[in-house]
Parts: sequence; structure tokens; C-alpha cells
Amino acid sequence: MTDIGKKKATIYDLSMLSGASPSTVSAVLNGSWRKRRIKEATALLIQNLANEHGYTANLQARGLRSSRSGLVGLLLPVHDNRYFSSMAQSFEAQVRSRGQCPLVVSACRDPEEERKVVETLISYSIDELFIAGATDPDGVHKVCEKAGLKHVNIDLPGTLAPSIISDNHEGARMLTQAIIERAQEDGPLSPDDLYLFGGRNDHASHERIRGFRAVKRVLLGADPDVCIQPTGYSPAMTARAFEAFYEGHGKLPRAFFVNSSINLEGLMRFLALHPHETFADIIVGCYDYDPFGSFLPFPVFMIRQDSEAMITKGFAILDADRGPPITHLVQPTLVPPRTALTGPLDALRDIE
Amino acid sequence: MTDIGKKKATIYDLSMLSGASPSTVSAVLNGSWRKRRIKEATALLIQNLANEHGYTANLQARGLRSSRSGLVGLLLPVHDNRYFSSMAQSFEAQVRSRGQCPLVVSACRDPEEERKVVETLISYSIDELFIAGATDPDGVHKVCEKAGLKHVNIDLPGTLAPSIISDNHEGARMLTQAIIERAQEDGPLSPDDLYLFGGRNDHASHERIRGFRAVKRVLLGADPDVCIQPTGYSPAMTARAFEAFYEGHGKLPRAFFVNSSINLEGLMRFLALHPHETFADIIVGCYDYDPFGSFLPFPVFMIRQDSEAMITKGFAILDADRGPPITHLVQPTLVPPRTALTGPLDALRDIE
DNA sequence: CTTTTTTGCACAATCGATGGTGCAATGACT
DNA sequence: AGTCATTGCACCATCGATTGTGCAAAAAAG
Repeated sequence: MTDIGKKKATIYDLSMLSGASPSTVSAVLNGSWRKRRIKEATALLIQNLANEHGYTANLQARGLRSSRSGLVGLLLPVHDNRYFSSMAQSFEAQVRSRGQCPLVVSACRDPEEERKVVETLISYSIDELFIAGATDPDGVHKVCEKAGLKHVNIDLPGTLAPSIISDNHEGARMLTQAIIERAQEDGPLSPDDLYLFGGRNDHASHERIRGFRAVKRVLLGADPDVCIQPTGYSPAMTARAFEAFYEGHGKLPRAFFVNSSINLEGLMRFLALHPHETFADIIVGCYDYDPFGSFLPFPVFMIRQDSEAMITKGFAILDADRGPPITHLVQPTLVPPRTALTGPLDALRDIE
Repeated sequence: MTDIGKKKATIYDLSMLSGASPSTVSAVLNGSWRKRRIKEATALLIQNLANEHGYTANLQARGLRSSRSGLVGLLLPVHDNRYFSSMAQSFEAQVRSRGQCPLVVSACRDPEEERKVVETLISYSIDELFIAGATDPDGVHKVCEKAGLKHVNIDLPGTLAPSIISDNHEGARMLTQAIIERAQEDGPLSPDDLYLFGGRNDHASHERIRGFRAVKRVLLGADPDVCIQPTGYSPAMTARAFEAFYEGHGKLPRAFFVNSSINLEGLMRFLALHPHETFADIIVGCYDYDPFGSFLPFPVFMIRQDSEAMITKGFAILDADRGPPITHLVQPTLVPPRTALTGPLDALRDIE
């Protein structure tokens, strides 16, 4: 590492220093030198010089020329949520292990923003894109298609590109059954005692609600519409729904299904405004896993979606190239209350 | 949007179509056309053509030429943690509002990885870098410096670049005092009843431990070394520390300070293995805020670090250009148990 | 000692955008 | 009409890498 503080070395600098031509330097440094029949001695010379001067390729230049950037994008609705941030963590690890550079961005569940963000990514010539939880996957698809960008949908399916989603229907069934059985330990449960909060007009919510209603009808014999409270993906709206119910009934439902950990945050907001003792006996199911959510002062059954498997599957599909726009299901798992699962962080060594 | 499926339009394409030269097209499309005295009519013509053909600039080419990419990086230790993911969320919003493109990457608290990741970012000619919670900020600094990259440290300070960190000492004092006072409501607290778990050999941990010990000594009269259990930033290690204490004493300390929400996950792992009733009376302080952590079945005082303010301050420093390597403190806030704060997500509109 | 083959590398075009420079056409002014 | 300033734009080098092509020198074949 000499030349501290100077501009970064380029192949032209190394060309001067080594006496070789820029193209030779380029070939040596990008690994194609055997194909180009460069003498091993020359290669070694140049590699040493490169190390010595701390050469690193200008990836913009490389990307411009080769129209491949080595960037892989992950489009997220939001970051600050364990499901998506854990997905980002797995994504990064997998992209790195493939020698590419991960690029994680969020688009705030705004279809317009989603398209804009993807256009920006395309302007950087990213090679592949994972579209997670997009509000308008098909809109994003069109943008990608126009640019010839390979992409898959994760978490929420589109009709135009291959999708990998969690088996929301089955997950919801497991979760619903778990909370019903648990609630029944405390005495018979009537259909009015079991609600669902959260979710909106997207595929995941539909499937979850469908699974919830099916199991409820079978186990409790009825399934009134009033027990379904789709509040969108917003803690504030969800809190308002709980508040409304509470005002009407003087208590929360004995058991309820919460559509996502974001909605579960809405429950926290509600709880903050009311004494804890009032709700000591509720049973909650949450479609998402959060390590702290699992230890709340009432039983919380959770569904852990396997985002790591989804990413893996996503790469498999992208590698297979041009798969049909099929939807692949990944099985989630039911997590009983008071469970601390390990996550991607556990793969990290902890120094000292 | 004509030309669906064809290659992306370039300034050369628009040059052909409009009859103007590529440089004119470029000037029109990057906004510098008034400076270059381009006729308004020409500009409009070209802008219309650009819209019609869905032109978007190739940002790699632009970056290559102008050596400014419009990218701003945020280097994180990990994603899946509310503190950092919430920081990522604020970061994205602020970068976007400045018309740049956010690039969030994690380096797993590995100094080697940190440097490698930053070198990669530099290869993409990023314009500015926020280094959050780096294990070796000064190592990263050297890499940046060599490339002439403007950067600031967030969360963990370095000695060579401006740093913005939370006031760990003061935060720890507040937190310690809060849990002591709360614990004393249940009867007198002896020094042996108050422990600290987590943290390692970094500035934040030092300061927090220092604040903890100072307050403890004043309020409880003593501060035995054995009560400090630095377990690193690892849930597994932290869980082991709790387990060890439990084996030795048949219970957990009456009150304890947990160094971060990552360490608090270690407590969850411990709790998962033991019946809840055993620990109903513990008082916990956690240096980090997590909305679910705040509602655990025992009082959890938390410290909310103001990552949004840190990012804002970071931009101010970068904009001021070449600030001295001073450390700026941002005040955190004490969050009482059972509190649901709003976060960056609340800024999002929620469409049905 | 030629002729052919192989080895090792240099040359130059190219990716798409930027910005300094120069020059023709137009208008203003004496 | 001649001089000068202004307007409006084209030309071209450049950023740093990649890659198809061509051509000497060395090695092998005859």
C-alpha cells in the first residue's frame, strides 16, 4: 500500500509501471489471463504491482463496458421489522458468497416509489433483482422486463414473474388451530371470541384470512365476518382497531390472529394505554416471528417464515434462467410461545 | 413508453431522433442546459423524446465520467436488529430526500470484512459513507482516506474521522438509576443484586459500564467487579452468562442492565429454558429500544438511541466538509416499561 | 535453413455520459 | 456596411475497464 493519499491506481498506472499494455494488465487482474495466453511471469509481476499499490478495479468502468455490474438488488417494503431485516441479512450473506455485491433498498410499500427505485437500480446495471413484499409486483416486473433484468418475487406473488412465497394458507391454518386449541384449554371458545386483525388487499393477507376462516369454521362451527378486521400494515391503524373493539366490549377478544409483526406493534400501542392485568388471559397468534414478541406476558404463537429458504430458492430460479411465472411455496413453521430461535446472526463469530 | 423490450435508450439514440448532438442531449437531460445556452425549444423537444422512449441515464457511465455516483453508503454491523434496521430506514429516507441513492450493507462486525466491503463500495465511486458500529473505525477510515471518500462514524467513534455517537455514559446513568429506583420499590437492593450483562471491548460498552458503575456506587454504596459480565455482542454468549449465574445462585439477579437488544435476545434464550414464574420479579434495563422488548412480562426499562438525529448530524458534518475528528454526542432517551414508541414507519401512508 | 505453428502481447474500438472549446449564425450598434 | 457581442450548438477528449483482432518473436516441424 504505497501512494497513500494519491488517486486510486488504474490499469494504466500499472501498465506504465509494469511495461505491459493496459489490456494485458486488465486481463491479468480480471482473471482472464490464461485464456489470453499471458505468460505466468508477466501475470505475477502485475499482480504483485497491483497488491503493492492497492489496486482495485473501478467497477463502474467495468460495469459500463461489460454491462454486468456484479450488483444484486433486494427491494424491501421496509427495513425495521425483523422479518424483512432478517431477510436482508440472509440475502447479503448469500450474495456475498456468490462473489457479488448486495444492494438492499426499501420502497415503503408505495407502488410509485417501487418503480422509481427499481429504475434507479437498473441505471446502475444491476444483474438480478429480488422483489420482496412489493405492493405492485407486476408493475415492477414491467420495468424490469423492459430493461431485460432478471428478477423474482419474494413474499408477495406477481403474475408475470416467478414468485416464491411462504405458504400463507397452511401457515394461517396451523396458527389458527394452535390458538384455538390453546384458548380452549381455558374453557369453551365461541366464534365471537376469535378475531383476526391486520392485513389488507394483498395475496398474503387473503390467503391468511382464508386459512383462518376455514379452520375457524371447522373447529368453532361458525365464522362471522365481523371477526375479520383488516387494518392494513400500520401499527397506528391496528391500534385503533383494538381500541375500537375494546370500547365496544370492555375487553379484547379472548383469542386473536394478528396478520404480521407490524400489526403486532399496534397491539403494543394499545397495551401501553391500558393496564396489563386486564388482558392477562388473551391468546395471540402472530403471522411473523419476533424473538421478543414470543415472550410477551400472554401466550403468543408465531409463524416463522423461512426467508433464507426463499432467497436460496430465488437464486436457484434465477440461475435456471427464464423460469415460467410459477408461484413456489415455502413452508413456514409454527413457533410456540416463549421460544427463542437462532437467526442469521448466530452464524457470526463473536470476537472477544 | 415505446420500444418495449429493446435496449435502453441512450443519449446517442435521442441524438439521432432529435437531430441534436449527444452533448446537447446530455446537457438537456442532466439539467445543465440553461448554463450551456440551449434553446428552450430544443430542450423541450429532447425532453419529450426522452419521456416517450423512457430514457433513464446510465448512472455507471455518468459516475465514471464525473467520478460522482450519487450513491451514499451506510455500513452496518448487522441488519436484523431494531436499532440498526431503524437506522437504515431513517438513512434511506434522508438520502432519498437529498436526491441520492442509499446503499446499505452490513459487515458482520468483522474488521476484515468491514474493509473489504468499503473497498467494494469505493469501487462503485460512492460519494459519502456512514460507518455505523464499526469494529475498527480507524481501519475503515484509512481505506476511505486513501480513496478520498468523505465519511463519518456513527454509534462507535474513531479517532481519525468525525464521529456521532449516542451519549452512552449519560444513557447508562439514566438507565441504571431507573432500574435501581424501580427495584428498590420492592425492598432494599444490595450491590450484589445488580448486574450488567453484555458488551465488549468497544467504546460504547466502556462508557455504558462506566456510567453503570458510577451510579451504582453512588446509589448502592459498592460496585463489585463480579457484577460486570461482558459477553460480547452475541445472544448465545449472553445466554450462557445468564445460565452460569443461575446455576450458581438458583435465580437471576434481582435487577440487571443489558448492554444491547442483541444481548437481550440472549436473555430470551435463557428464559425459554426456564419456567417463567421463577423470574417474575426481575427488573431489567436494556440499552436499546425494541417495541416488543418493552412489554416483556417483567419491567424493562429501555434506552432509545436517536439514530435519526445521528444521521441528520452526519449529513451536516459531511456537508460542512472536512470537519475535525471530533466526537459529537447525541442524547438518548429513557423509555419506561410498556411503552410503544412510533418509528420511521409511521411516516408512511398506509393505502387501505 | 526455410516454413508452419504457437506463444505472448499490443492496438484500438467500445460502453454512455460529461464538459471544455470553438465556430457559425444572428442581432446590436456605430 | 462593418465591427462586435451574443446565442445556440457541435466536436472531441475523457473517465477505466473489456475484448476482438493482428502481428512479431519464439518454437516446432519439415
